[in-house]
Amino acid sequence: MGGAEATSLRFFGMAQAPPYDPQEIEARWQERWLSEGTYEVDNADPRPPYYVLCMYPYPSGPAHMGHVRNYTFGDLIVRYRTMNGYGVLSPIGFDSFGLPAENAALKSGEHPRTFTDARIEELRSSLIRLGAVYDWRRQVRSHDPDYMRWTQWIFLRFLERGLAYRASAPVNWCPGCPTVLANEQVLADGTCERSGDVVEKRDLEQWFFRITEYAQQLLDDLDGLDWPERVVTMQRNWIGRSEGAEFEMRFCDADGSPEAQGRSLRVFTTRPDTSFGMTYAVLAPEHPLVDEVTAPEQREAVAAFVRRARETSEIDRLSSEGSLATRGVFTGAYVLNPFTQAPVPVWLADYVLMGYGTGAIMAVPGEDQRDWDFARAHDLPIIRTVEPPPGWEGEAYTGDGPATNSEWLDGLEVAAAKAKAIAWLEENDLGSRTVNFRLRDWLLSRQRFWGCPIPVVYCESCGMQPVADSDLPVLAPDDVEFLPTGESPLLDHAGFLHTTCPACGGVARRETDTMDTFVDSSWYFLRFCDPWSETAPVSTSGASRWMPVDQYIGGVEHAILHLMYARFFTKALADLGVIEPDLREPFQRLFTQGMIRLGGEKMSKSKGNLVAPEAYLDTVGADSLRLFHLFVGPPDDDVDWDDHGIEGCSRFLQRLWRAGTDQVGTVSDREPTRDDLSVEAATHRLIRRVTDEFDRWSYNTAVAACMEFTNDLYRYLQGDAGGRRDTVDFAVDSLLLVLAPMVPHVTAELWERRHGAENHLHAQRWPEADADRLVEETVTLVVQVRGKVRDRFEVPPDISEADAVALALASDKVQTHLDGEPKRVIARPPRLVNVVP
RNA sequence: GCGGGAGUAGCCGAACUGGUACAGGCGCCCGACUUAAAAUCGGGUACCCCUCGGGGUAUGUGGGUUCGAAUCCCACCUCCCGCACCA
Repeated sequence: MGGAEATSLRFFGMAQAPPYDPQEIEARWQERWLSEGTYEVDNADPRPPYYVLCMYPYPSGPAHMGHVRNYTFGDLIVRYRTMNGYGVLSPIGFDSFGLPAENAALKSGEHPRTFTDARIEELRSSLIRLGAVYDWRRQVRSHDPDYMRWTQWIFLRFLERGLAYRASAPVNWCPGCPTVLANEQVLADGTCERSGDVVEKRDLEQWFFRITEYAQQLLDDLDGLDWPERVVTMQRNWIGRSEGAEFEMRFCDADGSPEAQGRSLRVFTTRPDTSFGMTYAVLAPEHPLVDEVTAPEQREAVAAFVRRARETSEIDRLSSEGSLATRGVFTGAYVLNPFTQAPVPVWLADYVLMGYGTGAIMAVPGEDQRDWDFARAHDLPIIRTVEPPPGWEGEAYTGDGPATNSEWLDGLEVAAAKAKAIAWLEENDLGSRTVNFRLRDWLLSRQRFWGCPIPVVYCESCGMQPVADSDLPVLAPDDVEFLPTGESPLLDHAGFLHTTCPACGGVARRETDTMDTFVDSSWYFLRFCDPWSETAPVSTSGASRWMPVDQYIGGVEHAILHLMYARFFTKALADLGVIEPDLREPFQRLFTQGMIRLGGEKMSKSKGNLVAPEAYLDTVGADSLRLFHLFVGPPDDDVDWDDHGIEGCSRFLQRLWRAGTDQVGTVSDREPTRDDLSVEAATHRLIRRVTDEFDRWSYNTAVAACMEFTNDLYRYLQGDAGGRRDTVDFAVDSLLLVLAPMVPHVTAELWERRHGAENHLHAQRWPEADADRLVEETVTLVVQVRGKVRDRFEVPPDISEADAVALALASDKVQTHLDGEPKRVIARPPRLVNVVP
C-alpha cells in the first residue's frame, strides 16, 4: 500500500509510533516554554498589546479544581491571542498575605513567611504542571518587601490627599478572628464570612479609605464596561444611590412651641412629596442627639432601649422582626413638621440606622410599609398623602398617584410633587436636594500580623505622622512569638513598636495595625505592567501600554469587594497622577467562571469534598484535565465534577494521538476524489467554527466540533478508499492548530513529530478558513406542511426558490397532506419550504 | 420583599438573528477483533401507536402571536445566585 510506505518515511513505521504518554510529553513541553521564555513579553514588544489576567490566587497549597478551571480559561486566551499575532501580557502573582498563614503559625510556630513561601511553591508548580504559561519575570507577591513598599507608598499618597483617614467608629468586631471586618465581610445574618462567629459592634479608632468620594464615578463608569450584567447589577446595588432631600426640623414642646435652645433635627428622605403625611420622626438608637433631647420621664426607658440595641447583635435584631412593639421607644421630645407647622413625636427605633443618611427619618406610614407597621404597633396616626388607585386594599401605598392631604401639593403626581417640595425647602432655606449612597467608606485596618503594616507612627508631641517615603517599606520583624492571645504579636515587640518621630525625632510608637489584604489586590494588576519600576508603583508608560486589562477572569465571589476596590484604586491613582488621568477603569472585559460542584454541593475545603487535580495530572494528564473543564459545559455555568467525563476527554486525546501519528486506516497519494474534497471543506468549516466559538466563549461547543470532526476523519480514513495524503495532512494539521490553545502539550508534540523540532506549534499563526471552500456539496432541504416536517431532499446549496418549491410540491408525502392547491408556500432556500394548505 | 439567571433525553449539555429539537460527551445495548477479557473500531439509543409505508406526542405549566416558537408576548410553578430594615 502506498500509504504505508509514505507513512514509514515519516514515522519510522506505524508499528513504532509511540503510545500517547501525557506525563512525558507534558513535562518536556512545560520545561521548554519556561526555559525558552516563550510567553515572556517586553514592554517594547512590536506586536499589538493584549493583557490577559486571571485573578491572582491566595496561595493555599497545590491548585484546586477552581484554580484549574480559572487558569485553563486564561491560558487558552493567552495562547489563542498569541497565535492571532498579539504580544500578550500574561502575568501571575500571589495574594500572599492573609489569615490562614497566621493561624498556621499559631498552631505550629512556623513563621507565616516560610509557611506562605512553601504554599506558593506548591501552587506555582501546579500551575506549571497544568501547562499555564506566564511571564514569570513579572511575578509579584503581596508580601515581597518590594511590593509592600509600593502598597505603603500608595497609602501615604492617599493619606496626603485625605483619601485615607483615621476615625473612631462603631466597627464590626469578629471575636473569632479576632479583628475588625469591613462591612462587606459581614454576612447578611450578622456573622463573619470567614469564621462564622457572630460579629459584634465596638467603638475603635480605625483606618478608612474614602471610597465614598468616588461613589458617583464608580456608579457612572459601570456603563462603559463589558462585564456580566449580574456583576454590574450587584455593584450598582451595592453603591445604592438614592435621590431625595434633607431638611431640618426644630425641636418643640408637645403644643408646637419652638424650644428655647433652637436645636433641630436633620432628616433624609427620598419622598419629600409625602412630608404632609409625617406623623412622627425616628432617630437611630446611636444618634448623637438622643441623650440631649430625651425628656426626663422617658430617660429610663430610652436608656434601656439604647443599651439593648447596642448589645443585640445584628442576627438577633433580624430575628426580632415583626415584634415591632419592642423595637421602639418614645423620647418624650417633639419636632415641628416644617410643612404643616404641626408637632410630631420623636421616637427611637432600631430599624433606623445611624450609618445611612442622617440617622434620622421623618416617618410617613401612609407611604412606607415599615413606618406603617411601626405606627400600627405604637398606635400612631396614619395619613395618606398619595391617592391609592381605586380598589386599593394594601397598607402603605408606595406607587405613583396624585398627592392628597398635602395643601399646595394636592393633585400633583409623585415626581412633580417631589420637585415642588424640594424647591420649597430650598427657597425657605430649610433643606436641599441630596443624593445618598449605601456605599460606606472602606475600613482597612486589621489587628493582624501577617499583612502589610500601615506606615505611620504616633509621636508623643506631633501626633500621627506618616513614615517618610525613604524609610519604606515598613516591615514586620521576624523574631516574633505567636501566642494564642488574640492580639497581634506586634503589640508586644519592643523593637518594632518603639521608634522615633520623622518630624521631631522624639519618642514615637509605630502603628501596629496592618492593611486589609484587599488593599494588596487593588493594584497588583498595575505592578504587572512594569514590575521593574523603582520610582513608582508602576511607570506611567508601562501602565499606558497594557492597561486596562483586556480580559480579566475570576470567580463571581469577587463581584463586589475586590472589583469595587480595584476600580476605586485605579481612579484614585489616576487622579494622583501615578497613571494617566483618563485611565479610569482597570478591567475592560470581565469574565466570571462558574464554580465546580461535587454531587450538587460547592467544592470547598470546609465541606471536605475537594477533588485534587494532582491525581488527574498523574494519570490522564493536564491536557485531558483542561479539556474536561472546557468541555463540561458553558464557562459561566456551575458544573458538576464527573470522573466519567474526564475519561471521555482522555479517550478523545488518544484518538487524536493515533490520527496524528498515522495509526488510523490507510493513507495514499492520489488525485483528490469527491470524498477528499468534502473532507477538505469540512476542515475549513472546522476552522471557521472553532474560531467563532472561541470568540464567543463557547468552548464546550468548540471541543464538540473537534470531536465531531475527528469522528468523521476516522470514518474517512477507515473507509474502503482510505485517506489522501495531502487531505489528511491538512485535516490533522488544522485540527492540531485549533486545539492548540485548549490542549497545548499533546498538540505541540504531534506538531513537532509532523513538522520537525524547529517548528513550534505555538509560534504558528491561527489558521484561517477559506471562504470559498466552506460550502457543502449538498444541504438538506426540509419540506414542511403547516410547520410539520413531511419530507427531506438533498439539494445543491444554491438551489433557486422556484426549484425548491417545485421539488417540495412534487413530493408524494407532501401531496398526501394537501387537499388541492396550497394556500401559501413559504420558501427559505436551500434549507426549508413550508406549504400551507 | 427587591434585583439577576436558569428549567431541553437516564445524566452533562447543542440548537448564535423565530426555520430539521437534541450536536458532542457520559451511560446503556448490539456487532467486529480476541481462546477470553480489557483496550480499540463500527453501529444503535426521547416517548407512544403501527398494517413497518408511516402516524402521533414531546423543550417546567397554561394561554397567545406566527405559515412556523426551546427561541417572541402574557400569567403561573420550581430551582440557583446576589441584596435585604438604606428611609
